[in-house]
Amino acid sequence: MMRKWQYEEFQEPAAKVAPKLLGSYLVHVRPDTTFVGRIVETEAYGGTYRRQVDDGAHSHKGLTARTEPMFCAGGIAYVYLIYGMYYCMNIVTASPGDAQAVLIRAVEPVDGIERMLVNRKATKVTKNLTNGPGKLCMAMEIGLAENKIDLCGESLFILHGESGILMHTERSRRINIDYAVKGKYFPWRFYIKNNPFVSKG
DNA sequence: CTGTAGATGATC
DNA sequence: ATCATCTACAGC
Repeated sequence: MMRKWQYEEFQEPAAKVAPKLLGSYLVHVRPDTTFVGRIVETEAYGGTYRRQVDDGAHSHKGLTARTEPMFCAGGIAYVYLIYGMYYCMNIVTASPGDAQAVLIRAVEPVDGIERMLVNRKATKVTKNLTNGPGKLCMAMEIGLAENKIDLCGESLFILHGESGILMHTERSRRINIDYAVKGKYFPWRFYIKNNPFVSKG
């Protein structure tokens, strides 16, 4: 039986939580289908790196209606609309007021695959199914309804990966945050080396 | 295989 | 005007 991520485990800086999430499973329980994806790529947002604040995080401009979930206690989801058409899912971490979150950038499909194919208008499982933040949200039916949802509940949660599995992880700069002056250089993207579902970069 | 234009709407 | 993106389509 795999262990669920607990509230306390989300109360750390995003840059510490993000690499730990690799190999864990994102689970979304729907009335008719349960979606499961193995997390293979994450990015940390918010907080500081070598005493520089992350100017790439949504929360950097302050608390607004949109970014309010980031300022809550770790352990909830932060879902937002991007480019007018797609959704991105983050896991809020750290303590209240310390706005930090981990973006789930890619997963490997594990369960609910038939329905993922329908949602993505695909006929075969390829890396294209879930190798991007917008793609995985579309496949796993994650949208605004899941914003601020409790990740220790029964609907959307994280399961720890099997211990003892050898996993080569790497880190790099984050994708598509050229607008961030300082933050664009933070090595806050984490991924499983050679996993085909990691998005290109 | 590479690169890029356009979709599309909330945010500030 | 700006986006923590994706698809389609062009041109090798």
